[in-house]
Amino acid sequence: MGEHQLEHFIRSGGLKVTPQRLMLLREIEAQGHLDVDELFRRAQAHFPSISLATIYKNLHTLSENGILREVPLPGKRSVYELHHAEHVHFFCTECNKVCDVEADMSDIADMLRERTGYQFDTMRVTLGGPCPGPDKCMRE
Amino acid sequence: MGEHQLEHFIRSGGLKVTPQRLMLLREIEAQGHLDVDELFRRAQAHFPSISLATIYKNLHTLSENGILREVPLPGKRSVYELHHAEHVHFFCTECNKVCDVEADMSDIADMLRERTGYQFDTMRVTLGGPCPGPDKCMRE
DNA sequence: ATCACTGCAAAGGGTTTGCAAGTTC
DNA sequence: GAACTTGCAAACCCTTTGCAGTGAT
Repeated sequence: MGEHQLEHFIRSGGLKVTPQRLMLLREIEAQGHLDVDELFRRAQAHFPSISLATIYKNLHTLSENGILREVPLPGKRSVYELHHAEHVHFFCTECNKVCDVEADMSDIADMLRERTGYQFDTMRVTLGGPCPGPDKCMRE
Repeated sequence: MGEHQLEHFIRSGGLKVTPQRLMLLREIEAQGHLDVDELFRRAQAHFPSISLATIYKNLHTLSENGILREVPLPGKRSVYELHHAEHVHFFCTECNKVCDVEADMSDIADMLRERTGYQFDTMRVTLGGPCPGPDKCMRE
């Protein structure tokens, strides 16, 4: 995603464009999914004096404004991703990493709407198990 | 679920059947989904001197043994349910309650297996939005 | 100039741990 | 009686909050 587009997303929520925010978003974009700690470690490489509080505040603010999305995981801390189209997450029970799965979900969302009678706004699908290997996920 | 069956589940994991465990499972069964706090409050009605540590330890032990299942939620604490067949959760963004949705998921699991090429063990589907009302969920 | 954001330090909660006493099998 | 579980208290996080200084618009 381009610099301009990121800045536009931030501004459209009434938020200010700070170097810290841009860096956080770029790290998350590059890694796909990061939790608070990993993000803090990476952030320190760019801003040695950055505070954990800044990470927390931004994770909240950016999630509330629909720029980030929290992905809650069983027994682990949530990870955060750039908010994009509905998709499936695969959570590897061996390497504890999360990856996006390429799969069109719109028809599944429709099926669920029909079957359940619920008018939901969001749908989170997380598959769990040992991931197939480096080619499919990130396991070595 | 009968008393005998609950006890059997506990024992089959190599765990011991204690009055506290039976009570926790019955409360969860009765309420459907409970988080640590609600469970603790309810537990105190039965065992006034029960400790929060006991709740935490049992939630972990019973989840590891497949008797309970953790349902992680965005921005909230996880809730726990009795482990049963794959199903859909609806998380109401207004009343913050979780309910099970009646929907056969086996074909959706198959579809996802085909489309993604992943051999997953678990599937968690959580829909979010305002729930339709008392008849469908628990909102008043 | 205003309002928002950062970084720090402290406060506040939530969760885990160690251990002695009590239970289960 | 051996092994596990409970309850307590302390320790140990993790996360939030308040505030003064800085930065964005």
